[in-house]
Amino acid sequence: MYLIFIAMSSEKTEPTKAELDILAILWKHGPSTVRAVHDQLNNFKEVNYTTTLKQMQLMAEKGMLTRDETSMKHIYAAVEEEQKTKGLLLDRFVDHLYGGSASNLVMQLLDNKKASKAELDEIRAVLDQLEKGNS
Amino acid sequence: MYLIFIAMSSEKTEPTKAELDILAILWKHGPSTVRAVHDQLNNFKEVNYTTTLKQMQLMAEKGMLTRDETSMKHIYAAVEEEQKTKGLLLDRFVDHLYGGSASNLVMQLLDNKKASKAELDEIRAVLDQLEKGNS
DNA sequence: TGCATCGTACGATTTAAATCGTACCTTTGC
DNA sequence: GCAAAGGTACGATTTAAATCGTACGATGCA
Repeated sequence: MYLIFIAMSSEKTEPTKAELDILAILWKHGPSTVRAVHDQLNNFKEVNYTTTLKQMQLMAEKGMLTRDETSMKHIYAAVEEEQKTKGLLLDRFVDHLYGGSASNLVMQLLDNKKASKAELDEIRAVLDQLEKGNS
Repeated sequence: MYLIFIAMSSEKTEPTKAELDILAILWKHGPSTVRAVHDQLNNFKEVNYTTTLKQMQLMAEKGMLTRDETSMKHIYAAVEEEQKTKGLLLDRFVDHLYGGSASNLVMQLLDNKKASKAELDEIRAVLDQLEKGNS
């Protein structure tokens, strides 16, 4: 009897800051060429084209992006959904900084006056909806 | 007439992960020796004592920690309040991942089933309290 | 056809963070 | 008094992230 192990790199690895910038662009615009991503990137960050290229190649190697090579201009796309990735990061954030307590985080968020009146209302609406769904 | 500039390193610099671990311990236990911090640290992370020492020295140099050298066993303390630092990190997080929208973040937080029923109630309580205060 | 343009490939470098090894000083207990 | 234990200092190294320079293949068009 044989056991076959498949290397899955199942270790959920957090994207770095630079990687996240690229992911954000891909999430927003869908599958794109390096050039397209790079142009977007340069709107708020100056880097060399080859830097973006290399970064995206590495990300593809890591399994973070897929790449379609049928045309010479390769098309890259994010592998993980936006919500899934952000959710993971958020989880880590809550765990690390707020001992896993979401309500603690929210409390701070509100104190931080980062939340306007409109946002408060919206948050309440989300709560209401959620409780309706649960009951 | 002279202008005198005082170097303030006012650039709010985010603590790194390792630094945050140390800060968390200092926040929790108050001013401590390196040894004390290191022992706490080793509860969940294996590092050499001198690593912790060096890290804390660097943090002191950066102005992140103060140090009382009157005794040979130096006593370190966090300069910034826990809430203030966490608030800053939270702000950055919201800005970077949720376009600055606190309610978006909360929505995800709730979806994430990171929030139990009890937490939902608590969050609602926070909201209520806040609105009472505002009106 | 030949050259300018746009693309990928990839090694090398730079920068920042984290870690460790070694030297050396102080205190304590016997 | 002196060795062991425990403290600080700090250069050097390792690791990871980010960036860049250079080489070279495709494509398009005068």
